[in-house]
Amino acid sequence: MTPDDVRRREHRERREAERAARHATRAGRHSERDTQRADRREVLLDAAINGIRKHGQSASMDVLAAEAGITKPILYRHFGDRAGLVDAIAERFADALQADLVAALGQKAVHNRTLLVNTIEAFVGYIEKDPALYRFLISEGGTETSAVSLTGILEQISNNVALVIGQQMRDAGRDSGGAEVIARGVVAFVYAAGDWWVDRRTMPRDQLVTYMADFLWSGFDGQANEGTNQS
Amino acid sequence: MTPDDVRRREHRERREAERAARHATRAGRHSERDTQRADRREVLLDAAINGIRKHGQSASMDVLAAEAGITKPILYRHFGDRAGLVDAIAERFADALQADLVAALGQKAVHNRTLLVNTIEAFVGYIEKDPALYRFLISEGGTETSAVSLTGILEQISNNVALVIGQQMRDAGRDSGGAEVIARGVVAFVYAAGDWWVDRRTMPRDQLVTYMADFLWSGFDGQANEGTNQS
DNA sequence: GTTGACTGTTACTAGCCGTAACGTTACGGT
DNA sequence: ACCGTAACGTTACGGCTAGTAACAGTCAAC
Repeated sequence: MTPDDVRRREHRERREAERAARHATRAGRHSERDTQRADRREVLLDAAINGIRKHGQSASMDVLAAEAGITKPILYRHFGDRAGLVDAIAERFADALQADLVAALGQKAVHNRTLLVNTIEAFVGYIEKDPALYRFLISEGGTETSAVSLTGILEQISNNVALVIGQQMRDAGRDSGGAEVIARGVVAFVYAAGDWWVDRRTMPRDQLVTYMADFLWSGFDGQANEGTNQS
Repeated sequence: MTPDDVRRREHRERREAERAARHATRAGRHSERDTQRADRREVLLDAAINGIRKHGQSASMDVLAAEAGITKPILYRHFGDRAGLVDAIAERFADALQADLVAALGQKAVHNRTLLVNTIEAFVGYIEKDPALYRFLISEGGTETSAVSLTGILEQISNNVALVIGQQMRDAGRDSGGAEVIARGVVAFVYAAGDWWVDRRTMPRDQLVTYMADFLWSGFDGQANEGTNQS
């Protein structure tokens, strides 16, 4: 967001680009070194994630490095930046989440409403599976605008939802100009409700999902089941 | 959230309590000193708010103090803490917002749907009026659990919304157990959509509000206007 | 075997929150 | 009129965090 953040990001990206270029000269098949490095990166990533689970969302880079049995500068060499580390974690999170999402959305034959339920279910499932990590990505995602940050993921999901909603609006012969805004709202709805729920667990997950789907499908009007008022 | 934050908060509150006690001994009417101090506090608050508007949500305490033409320690004497300053700002914000909200909700005779529109309108209006301040309160509110922090305000609003929704659900003979979750979701919906809109302004505010109210009132099902599918 | 890149270290800078220690001004009770 | 005290205000510092030298060992690649 701020010019400062942009400068940092560019710095990190330039460094990573330099490393890539260095290897590109010896292009073709990747040497043993590359795979070693990649492996190491994964190990450090695992350790960092564990560190966050253990020490909470405000875990310092020192702590995260110590969790891997190493010191800060190595972490920086691998991820360039705290934001870089966040990106890497977010990427992993996103890959898994999106795999689940396309699985949920892959069933073509089912009813639209079931589709909605499955999508919500997948998302909430991911919040539930690793709340600490999820919160970390949320809290750290504020400054980031990268495509792989959690905010970026939510952005992508929002765009997809916007497409669906827009289509549905057009099919119904209505103005679809609000689709984007609505999509953001819906995603935020699910995210916030899930966030709240995961801290209290006042009901089983299935029921949470049902409540949300019921509401999103029917709205206030449907809840009041007297569907004939207009402004 | 973290034990550390709690300790800090308690420390600040103790200090403020001490000051209050000191004055309580000489109780009764407040001396000139008190009003002077209160006035000064307001001035510093104004300056801090201006500083945030000018330097963005990550403005440092130094900057905020400089904005008032003073140095950090005075700011700390008045607000104890960064969180204390945030609280003070949030309190002001909340007072004004709640004034607008009760004004919007005060009209008893109107239709429920109009009530919804007015509430959303009031909220979005507040985001629009001072986006920088709004973002500051959001970004800073994460650690705070105070009753006057923005998250606290949203919490209160959510509780009120939950009451309304719960009533509406019971009136319709439905299970009202989801009211709380739904309320959080609805508030997040409005907040997120407003947040997104204020950065792009792709439509006039009235239209944004209409879109949101339409959706929240009718839901997906209403948008598709074929109201007879169930899970 | 030499080179170069990677692993790893310690020790530093810079910026932030928050505080201690100190001087100055002016209200308020006597 | 006068002292105590509580405010205003300063500079200088401690502690923590992100991020960065600068340096030493190790091991694949030619």
